[in-house]
Amino acid sequence: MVQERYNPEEIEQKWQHRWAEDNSFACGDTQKPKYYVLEMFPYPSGNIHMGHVRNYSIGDVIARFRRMQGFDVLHPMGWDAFGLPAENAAIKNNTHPAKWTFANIDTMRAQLQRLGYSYDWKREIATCRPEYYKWEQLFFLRFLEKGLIYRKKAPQNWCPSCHTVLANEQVVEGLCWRCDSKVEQKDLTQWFLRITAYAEELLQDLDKLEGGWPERVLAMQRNWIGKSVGAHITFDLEQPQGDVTSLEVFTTRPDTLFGVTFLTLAPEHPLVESLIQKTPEAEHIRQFIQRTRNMDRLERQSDQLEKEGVFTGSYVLHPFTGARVPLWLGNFVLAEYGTGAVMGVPAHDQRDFDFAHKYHLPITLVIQPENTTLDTATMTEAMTGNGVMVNSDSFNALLNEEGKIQIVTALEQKKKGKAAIQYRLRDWNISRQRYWGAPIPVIYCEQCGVVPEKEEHLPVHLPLDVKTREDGRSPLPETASFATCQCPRCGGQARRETDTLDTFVESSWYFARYTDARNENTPFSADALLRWLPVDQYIGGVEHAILHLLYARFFTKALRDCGFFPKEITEPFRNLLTQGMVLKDGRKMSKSKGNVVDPTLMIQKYGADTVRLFCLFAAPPERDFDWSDSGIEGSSRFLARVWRLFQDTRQYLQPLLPCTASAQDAQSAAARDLRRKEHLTVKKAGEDMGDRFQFNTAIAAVMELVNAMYACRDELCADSAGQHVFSSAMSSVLTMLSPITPHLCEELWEDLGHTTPLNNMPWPQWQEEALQQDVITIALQVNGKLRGTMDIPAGISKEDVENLARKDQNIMRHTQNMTIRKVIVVPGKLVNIVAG
RNA sequence: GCGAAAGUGGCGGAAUUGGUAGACGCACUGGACUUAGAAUCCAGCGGGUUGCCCCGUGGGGGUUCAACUCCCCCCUUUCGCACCA
Repeated sequence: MVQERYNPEEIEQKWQHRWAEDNSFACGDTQKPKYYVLEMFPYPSGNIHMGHVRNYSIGDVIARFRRMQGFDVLHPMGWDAFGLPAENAAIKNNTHPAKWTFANIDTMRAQLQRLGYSYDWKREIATCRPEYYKWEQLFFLRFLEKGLIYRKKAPQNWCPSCHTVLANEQVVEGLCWRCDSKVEQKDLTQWFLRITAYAEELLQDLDKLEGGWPERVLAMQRNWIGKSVGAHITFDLEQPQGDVTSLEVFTTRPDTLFGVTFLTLAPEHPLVESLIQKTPEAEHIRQFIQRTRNMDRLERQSDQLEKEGVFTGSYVLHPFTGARVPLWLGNFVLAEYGTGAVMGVPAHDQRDFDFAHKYHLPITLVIQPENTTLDTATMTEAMTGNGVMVNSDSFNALLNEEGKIQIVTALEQKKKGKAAIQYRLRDWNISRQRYWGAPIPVIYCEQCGVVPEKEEHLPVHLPLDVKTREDGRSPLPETASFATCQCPRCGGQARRETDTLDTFVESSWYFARYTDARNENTPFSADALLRWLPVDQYIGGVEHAILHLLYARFFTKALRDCGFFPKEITEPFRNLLTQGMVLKDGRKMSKSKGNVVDPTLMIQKYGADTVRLFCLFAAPPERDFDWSDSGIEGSSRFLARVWRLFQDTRQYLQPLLPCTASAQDAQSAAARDLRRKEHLTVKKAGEDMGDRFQFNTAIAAVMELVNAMYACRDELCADSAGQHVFSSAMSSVLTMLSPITPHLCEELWEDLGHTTPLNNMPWPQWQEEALQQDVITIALQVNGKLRGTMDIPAGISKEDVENLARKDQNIMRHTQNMTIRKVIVVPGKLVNIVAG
């Protein structure tokens, strides 16, 4: 018998070719229950990195494991192919974004195939293809019709380096999420998706995801949506200024209404100019506004910011008391939240407290805490807690929570206010002033105005015969063949929208396209959606906790309401696994730090199976892990050890199915132990892989089994009964490892003489009977401290166990001169003797 | 400040319902095999003491026969949000 060395390269090529030829990972057996496992698709940046390998290895184990469990598994892959890096790289390398992108896709597809992932490549998509974005343009038109898309001029986040606007979600601490440039504010007319229309449903439905999604992702989304319950309250101006007769504020504390001693407007509030133009102080106020607007965004948003304001010269009237309330501007009031105006209640809001002290405004206490009595003269900070209402006319003596309700009711009767809910969430700006994106299917006609493109004209092709500009600006406005067009309504000459869609639009619905990826007539059939959605298991990095995952949830609801999705589909992803990062030397891998580990080199050196194994073994999937060069050596060593064990015992091995050696085969103690270990491992590995996604402990369990096989191989291989037990254990090892290291396992499985590939085999069934043992070891404790162990026959009575324990030497020694007060017997586990 | 997660050997990490803390792997040490190395195999490997024990899961209290696990208080780290009225 020839003992070949483990040669991963050769084996892996062989099986990868076979899988491709046989189209091994297609789904479609509708007799079986469905399972849709999806990993976040990559941006084709050039090469896959370790983060991808980890992400896709996790997904692949789940996919392969579910197949073995009898599910019809959909496991697709594609490319999030529009976006800025392609444009920037094209400019840098003097090529075209399309060329660059498709070349990268080819490279990365080959790299993924080299890792042996079980994708159904027949469903591959690339979002930059017209066959894909055509449907996105159709969604755009239907959303527009439904009022879910609108155009408005507003101050926008502008990245000067990327020459484009950014969504709020794409601004991180005042910087562009892509290039870290400081984001500026610019007034621009842009297209918006009305995500705020779904704020409440997006918030409510997070409860449905409880258990399936990590708590922190749910918390982040709740935080981002930012619901506040309160009231809008109207304050009439003492002296109307032209058309302006009143101002509206939003507050979460209507119970403090009687504590209002001033009102504060954002400097950007649209009514400010008409309010101040007749004041002698107008010029001074304008200077304040200008100063505030010019302030750095980061600085402005910081809570370190010194609160500054200026009196407008106007007064409003308190809705209940009619008292004159001075109207101020304040640099801490945000124009874009609520109504851009807030009521100043210095006694019960810290910001107002600071502001009142600085400008010597009066402070009125309207809520007293339960056990102490506060005095505004001695207060050092605002009282923001609950208490009993005072100084509030007919509302005195109410608990403030009750006061909230009653004051809002009274306001509603007087038509001076109403209950209101505010969200922090803003509508999603989807216009981008860049070239490499999906064209927005809208036309501007001088006669007809804004005209949607006709559906039968879709797709609006992104022209590929353009030259990208050095300065990064989009060439589209100057591309006459694209920008100039006929108005679909009047036929006259018109201009096409030259902004493109934010790339997050493509990733908001790709999971649905996979269900019916080659459909040329509709974006997807209802049957395919009903069969596959929602995604049963979604896997990706936590960096998408807000952006992508919120947008995709929104799209699911919007597509449902526009009739593209069946009514019953309301959430895209039932379960979410957020995998941790792969670090090197405790830090994120990056080219600039020079600490990048290239997966291709690792595959060359150790083979795909080893790389997959190590990524799964190093840590549980949610946790970050530090890449270790000696760690991967260990994984490589383990596979070589399996290989060697197989070759060393090959002549005794029979092509048995896992867990098929009988109790009769396992006569000797060693055989019985191995058989038991085999079944125990099948049980544990199945639970760890399928229920808990703890691949590291599943692998550890199989390692234990392999170690046990090493220890008993000579003894067991000596007779045919033993060989049975050993062969069955070997089959179990290969079957259990096959989702993780499929190439090695398929190779040895085939060599054993099996004709059905492991890929089509079911997960083994362990048997209770095999787990039984005649003699068990239990712990002996005195007062909870371990004082020895004892072997006892399984299944003997508690009394017998206790009696045996009392006679144990160790126990006798530790209890001499003591009175035994109590004996705790935990069957199969331990005996604890309480003595003193 | 608000929210989420985490803290266990030299390191990555186990311990699933409260029941023998440290599985599995890495690193390290000793031995075998080798001219030597590599590879492999065997053994050891929390700390203190060596033949008994004592201490030990961020710290302090508590519940329990028994606590990494449950309860209370505190500390540290990471992440997200943050003048949102």
